[in-house]
Order: sequence, then C-alpha cells, then structure tokens
Amino acid sequence: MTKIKDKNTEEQILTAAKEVFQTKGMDGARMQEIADKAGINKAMLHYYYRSKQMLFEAVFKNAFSLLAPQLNAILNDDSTIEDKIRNFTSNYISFIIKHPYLPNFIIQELNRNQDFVLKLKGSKGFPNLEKFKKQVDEEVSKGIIKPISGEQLFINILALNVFPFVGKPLVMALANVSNETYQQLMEDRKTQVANFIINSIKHI
Amino acid sequence: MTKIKDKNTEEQILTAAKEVFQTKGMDGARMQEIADKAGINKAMLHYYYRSKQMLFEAVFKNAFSLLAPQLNAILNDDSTIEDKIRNFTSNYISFIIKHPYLPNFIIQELNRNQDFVLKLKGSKGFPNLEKFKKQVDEEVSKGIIKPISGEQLFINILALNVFPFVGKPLVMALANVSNETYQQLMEDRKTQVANFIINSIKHI
DNA sequence: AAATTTGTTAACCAAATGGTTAAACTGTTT
DNA sequence: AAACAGTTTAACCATTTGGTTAACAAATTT
Repeated sequence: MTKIKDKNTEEQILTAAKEVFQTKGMDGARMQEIADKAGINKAMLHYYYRSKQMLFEAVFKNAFSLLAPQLNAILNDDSTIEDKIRNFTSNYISFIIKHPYLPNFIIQELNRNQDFVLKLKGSKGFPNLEKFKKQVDEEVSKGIIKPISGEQLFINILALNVFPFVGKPLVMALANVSNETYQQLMEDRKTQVANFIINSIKHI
Repeated sequence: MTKIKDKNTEEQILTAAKEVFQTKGMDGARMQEIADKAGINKAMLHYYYRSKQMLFEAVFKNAFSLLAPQLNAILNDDSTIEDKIRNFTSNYISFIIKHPYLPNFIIQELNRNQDFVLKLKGSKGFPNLEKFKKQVDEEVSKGIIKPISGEQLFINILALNVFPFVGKPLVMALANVSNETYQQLMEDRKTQVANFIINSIKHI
C-alpha cells in the first residue's frame, strides 16, 4: 500500500513496477498492484507502456543498467588484479546492500527467459571479459598469481560476492542466523572475500 | 508435450509437477500443463493433492530432501576440513549436473515465500552447522588452517559450488561461452574449486 | 475562446485459471 | 452378479487477470 507521489506519471509507474516486479517476478506481479502502488488507474499502465511484457522489460533493462557498470569497473580499469578484487568486492557488496532485490531479480528472470540473454548481450555497455582474461594470463605468466583461467577467476569472484545475496534465505536458514547477524556477516565480507580470493591466487 | 507413463497416477503427477514447477516456478506453473504432462485429467491433481499449493509443497519438500543429504555430508562426517571440501565440491557438482534446476528452484521459492524457511528448519534432517563450526575453530587454533569463521567458510564453499548453476545464464552471457564450454568449465570446477578454497585457507 | 491534443478514469470484456461436481468406469468383496 | 469402494473423466463454475473502450478532463495550439 506504499504510494509514491509527486513525479510525472510515467516515472511513478516505473518506480512502482520496479518494486513489484523485483519482489514478485514477472509471473507473480499483478498490473493492478502496480497501478495501486503508483496511485493511478490500471489503464495508465497500458497508455504508457502498452503491455505487461513491455513494462517488465523497461524495469529489467533499468535494473541491468545499474548492475553492468559495477561489473565493468572490475573488467576495464587498469589497476592490478589484486587491487581490482579488493575494490570490486567492497564496492559491489555496498552496492547490493542498497539494492538487495537486484541480483536475484536479474538471475531469476534470465533463467526464465532465455531470449533476454541475447537481447542483453547485443546492447552496448554489456560487460566484456577480454581485457580481464588477458590481464590474468599476464600476471600468471609473470608469476604474480598462481595459474588460473580468467573465466574461472571471474566466476569465483562473482560467486563469492553475489551468491550470499541471491541465496539469502537459504544462507540464513543454514547458518541459523538472525537478520542482524546476517547483515554483520555481509559487512564483514567486504574485506574478507577479497582476502579469501587473494590468499588463494597470490604467489608468495 | 513429454508424457511420462507406466507408473501409478500419484507418482506420475509428482514427476510431471516436478518438471513444471522446477522450470517455471510456483507462479509460472499451470495445473493444466502438469496434467497434460502426466497424461491425465486436471481433476486428478486435486483428487490426489487437493490444491496447487499442496502439490507444490510436495514437490518442494521432495527437492529439498535431495539437497539436504548433500549438505549434511560435509557437515556431519569426521574427515578433515580439507578432505570435506574436496569431497563435497566434487560430489556436489556431479549431483547438480544431474539435477540442474534444483538449486535455482529452491532459492527462488525460498525467496518468494519466507514461510517455507521456517517450515524447513523445523523438519528433521535439516542441515546443522554446529559440528562444522567447531571443527573449523579447532583446525584454526591448531594452525592447520588460517583464521576464518565457520559461517564464512561455509558460505564461501556454498557460493563457489552453487552460484555457477543458479546464475548459469548470467555466467554464460558474461563469460561469453557456449553451452559446451560452460559444461567444460563446470567439469573443471570439480577439482578447481576445492583447490581454490584450500589454497586460500591452508597454512603452509 | 474554439479546436485539438494529451492525460485520466470507470466500466467493461474475453481468456485463462484453480477448483468442483456428478456421472461413469474399474476392480474387488460378498 | 450385486454391492461397494476407489479411480477417472467431461463439463462446469467463480474469480482473476491483462487488456480495451468510450467518455471526460486538462493542457496546448490555433
């Protein structure tokens, strides 16, 4: 029943749609609930966005456009692998604490609809691993880090940072911790995850 | 349109429901599709399982009862942390390759419905971290492994093993790999992930 | 200020969907 | 073979849901 006010209608709709789609997913979301949350008539949703599908895509693109720069940060800058990992881990976890539903939303909908993947890959600003892979190979051959492929290292970084949020309910249940303890664990991970990765790959 | 035959009706329904719920989720699943896939009348679903919700819960419990023993394996046996990690990583990845929809299904539905978490925690056979935590503390104080909390280590193990499957479409898109390459990466992870973790925590 | 375009609403619609019912069919017991 | 219990089906029902329409209101243009 949270209403959002004092914005132009189109934006109000998008904000409301974001909330509903990101918590309930495409299939679980209801156009009426979005309209109510935006404080307008259901017909307006169609007036501005034509269909549920198109409104959903607007929300999805918007969400991904928040996430992509976070990934590009680690992939495209010029610092060492170690620095990249430290920066990314800390920044990414801070970012997700502010947008807790985002990674799960993206992963869930990407799993549901394979076509989205293709659409996304075509769009500009889509993260590209090439530079990162080259850099990993270089540091490996220089003996700075232990042998590992760029893909596997990237997957590990992503996994350690993203999974605790995507799997929050599972993690909370298994570790048997309260919401406060969980948040503390995530806070600790801002530095712990980077150390964990660097300990593993750095040559002594 | 895949039909499943030659089993008693109740089991046929469960098998069909598993397929539909695990790929489409609770909200996306249709009772008619389950009935078609089971090759029976829609009314039979209600005859045997009363409601969509109860059919779903049967599927969910069934799914979780496959996953739980995998987790208990690492938590409750008596080998060293290092051996546990090696065994779990290899076994778990093999397991998931056979049940690719399972982890995503569980995580998605746990996110959707917080009540499930409570129900699950109450059921027997639910994984418990206590023994693992104690063991980690012991090996840390003996200097076998570097300082880390049992919770964080467990989250890391889970993340590195589970995430690549939950986030498969995202991983494939970002790493820009084909299905075959993806499968090869996962195959490699059976040993790579364990090495990655052990490199990180083992004292030299 | 008349005309036109843009924004907004209430009422409505058709399709989909979870669920029900009453009758029929099947196999077992008496 | 009659009675009975369990199983299965076709037809039906009420509600929900995405989407449309026609009329109305508010700006904007002429």
